[in-house]
Amino acid sequence: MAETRNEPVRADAQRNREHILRVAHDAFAEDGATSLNVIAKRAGVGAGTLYRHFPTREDLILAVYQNDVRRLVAQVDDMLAAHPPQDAFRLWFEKLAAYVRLKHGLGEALHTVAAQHVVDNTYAPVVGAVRVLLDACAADGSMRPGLDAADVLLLMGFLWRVGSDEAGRAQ
Amino acid sequence: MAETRNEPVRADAQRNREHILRVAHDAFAEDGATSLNVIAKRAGVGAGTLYRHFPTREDLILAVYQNDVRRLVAQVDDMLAAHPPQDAFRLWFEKLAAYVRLKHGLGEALHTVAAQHVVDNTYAPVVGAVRVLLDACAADGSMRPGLDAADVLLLMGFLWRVGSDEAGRAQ
DNA sequence: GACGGTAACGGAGAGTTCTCCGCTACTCGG
DNA sequence: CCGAGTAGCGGAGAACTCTCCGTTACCGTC
Repeated sequence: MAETRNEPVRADAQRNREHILRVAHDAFAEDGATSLNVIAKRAGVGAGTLYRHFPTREDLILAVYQNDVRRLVAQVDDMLAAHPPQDAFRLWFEKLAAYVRLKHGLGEALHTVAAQHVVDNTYAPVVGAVRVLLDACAADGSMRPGLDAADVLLLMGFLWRVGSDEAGRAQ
Repeated sequence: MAETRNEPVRADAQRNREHILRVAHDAFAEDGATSLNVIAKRAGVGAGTLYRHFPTREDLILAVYQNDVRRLVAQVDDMLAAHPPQDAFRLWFEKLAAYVRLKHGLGEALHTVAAQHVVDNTYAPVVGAVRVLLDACAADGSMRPGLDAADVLLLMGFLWRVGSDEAGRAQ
């Protein structure tokens, strides 16, 4: 499988890229229609720099999204290290839920072909993360084994749509 | 089946819409990146009018495309009325080929989710048109029956990509 | 045919996108 | 450490998008 991550060669470029991503994340959380010039200014870089890293608005939005998902997935291990499996599971899902809620703010832009592609690329890692959590719970006896990670995600998606009152009970 | 065409109530609105569509067709054929202001000006309407009819650039492009396909399909009957079936077949495919060549100029924009939807809606009529032509040829004995319209389109698509030298022979 | 209500128009202008190119500063070889 | 070469930066400004609202002219009614 080809490596999709091609880090910029120069350190400053790398730094800028990440900083823009962070700023854009916050800006979009506040207002999904924040202008790119404003984001560049807030990030303390010129418009040109922003556009070099992210040629279109959508590129930026998708990069933010991708980055967020990666961070989220990476947190699974930390969670498992710091808490008993079942707590880790609940805590992680709270984070995921919080993110999905936020994403709705900036998510109107996730309806293009390119976005679909990124979402597809992004789904597998999330399923993997859920599987790790489920396995840990199963090994620990706090949850019965044999649950499918994809099914759990599907179910969570459904519950979020229904409303959060009943989520606790189902758990 | 629901009627998708909802004509504007007022005559001037209707006229403007169609005129914009015609102008846009030409403008995009020349340069797929023509600005909407320029198109509005060329069409002799204000920018507001253009945006009322086609809220986004993509809406306009897709409307132009849809309109072209409709015109193309509508020509099948004329062709069959004016020429023997096999000539009609060839002539129509030349028109289709010419259009596909042109479309390549403005077609970079046909890669979004909405576009996919329109293209899907658009494909069936074209297949229908091909079927009418094939049936006419078969009835007339100039071509053996039993060819599937969708297959023919697929084949034509393939031939265009390969190059036009060999197209005649295959026919 | 002319009148009132309203759908639709026009186009100025505020705000945004995105490019271009002179300048800065990172990296690497010596 | 230093200096040459180049990747990457900044931001002014040209071009574009899109909205807003006063004006126009269509349509139905009498």
